[in-house]
Formats: sequence, structure tokens, C-alpha cells
Amino acid sequence: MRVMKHPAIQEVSIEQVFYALSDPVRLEIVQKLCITDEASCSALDGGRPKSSVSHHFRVLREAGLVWTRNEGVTHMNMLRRAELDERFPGLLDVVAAAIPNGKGETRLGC
Amino acid sequence: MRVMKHPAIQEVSIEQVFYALSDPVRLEIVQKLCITDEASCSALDGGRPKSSVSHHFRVLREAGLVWTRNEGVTHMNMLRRAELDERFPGLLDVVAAAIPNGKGETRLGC
DNA sequence: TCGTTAGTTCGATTACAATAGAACAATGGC
DNA sequence: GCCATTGTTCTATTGTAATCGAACTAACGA
Repeated sequence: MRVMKHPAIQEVSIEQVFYALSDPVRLEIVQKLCITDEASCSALDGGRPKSSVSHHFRVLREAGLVWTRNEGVTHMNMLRRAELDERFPGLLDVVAAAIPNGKGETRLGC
Repeated sequence: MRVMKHPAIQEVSIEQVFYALSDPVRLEIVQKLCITDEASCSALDGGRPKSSVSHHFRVLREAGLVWTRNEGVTHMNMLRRAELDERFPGLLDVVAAAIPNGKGETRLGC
């Protein structure tokens, strides 16, 4: 639990990112992080089992989308926004614009 | 072979689109279509078996990414660019910007 | 009408991914 | 030190998707 693997943003492929975002659970997590900026795993689990949620966070981390840091016993997650905006400009805007039923149309929301 | 199913663009979900783009073969096809505007299936098969390529085109069609029309015995494929730009603004720009080793950085390339 | 071409559909195989329970690990509080 | 909390890792199951050969279909030309 000590060290968390986070790939360098240049090592991340766009296929990987698309794949990570193609799962409804993970897309929901990312979209929530677009709004909340930072959140614990349990705050984003949507009532799902811990092991499933942990799996999805791993995929998101390995795709370079999410950064996780230890804060005591909880893990705080945030989007790697600046890096992603530089590596894949506009991508997070697309994700944010697709947030259902919220103010998704505001490009600056993410 | 007569009628081709193409979903209305509003019925397409962003998850579906991300999923379609997460496969290397399909991403390559879409990126080629970003440049060539229109092409037959065989021109984009990359030497793969016909059945595999046909499968991938079906996924792309059902995700709303590609429009296929019959032209004699061949099928011509093109991106549904205008519709996609309206439904998911910026998405095709991200895809085009990720074109390897070409002039991918030009936002207007797609 | 017969063959050719281009692509689809079918069927089987194989590989990978989602799910979730159980055991484990790390931190913090008592 | 002991226990609760939070999340990870392990393992198994299940479902879904990629691949490809083979049969099929539609359009075209000789």
C-alpha cells in the first residue's frame, strides 16, 4: 500500500485512455472528479464492493487519468488535469461536456 | 447487404464512442479516415482478414463514428464528422491530434 | 448466366475484463 | 499492543469481445 504506481504521462496511450473511459463506472468516477477535484475512493464507490472499485481505480491510474495519494488511512484521488490537458488537449473537456444532466456544457467545468 | 444500420447521433453514448476508439485497429481506421475523408473497407484493412475488418466497421458504425454507403460492389466509409463535432465537440480533434508521426498536432487536420 | 469481387454473417475458439468474496496490509485511535 | 477503518491483492466465476475460416449475398462484367 506504500507506493502507488503512476505512469509518466508521455507513456500513456490514447487507446488506453479511451479504454479506461469506456466503462460506465469509470467514466462516472472521472466525471465526478471533474467536479469535485479530489475525493476518496469510498466517496466515489456508488455502493459497489471495495474490490471492484479498487480495480477500476487501478485502471484509471494506469491509464494516467487519476493520481492517488495516501492521506492517513484513506486514498485521495484527483484528475491529472494539467498533464492530460497538455498531452491530450480537449479530452477532459469532452468528458466534462458529457456529464449527464448537470452543467456539462460549460467547457470550463473540468 | 442492402440496408446499413446507422444510429441517430443523439442515440450514441460517449461510452460507446470511447469503447469503439479503444481498439488499436479501429482507432487506426478512424485516424486514416481523418485524413482521407472517404475510403473502402479493403483500403483500410491493413492486411487483416475480411471478417475481422467487417466486425470492426460494424462496431464503428454502431458507435456512430462511421457512415457507410454502397457504391457498386464496394462500401465507402466516411467519418460522421459534422454530426460528431456537434454532439461531442472536440472529440475528433483529440483523435486527429493523436495520429502517430504525421502532422497530428494541427487541430484542423480532422 | 456464370464467374469475380467486396463485404457480411455464422460459428467456434481464445483471450481478456468485470464482478465480488476473502484474506491481507497500512494507518490511526484507544 | 489491539482493534477499526480504508483500500489492495488474490482467486474464482462469469460474461463479453477479438479473431478468423467458411459459407453466404449483392453488384458488376463478360
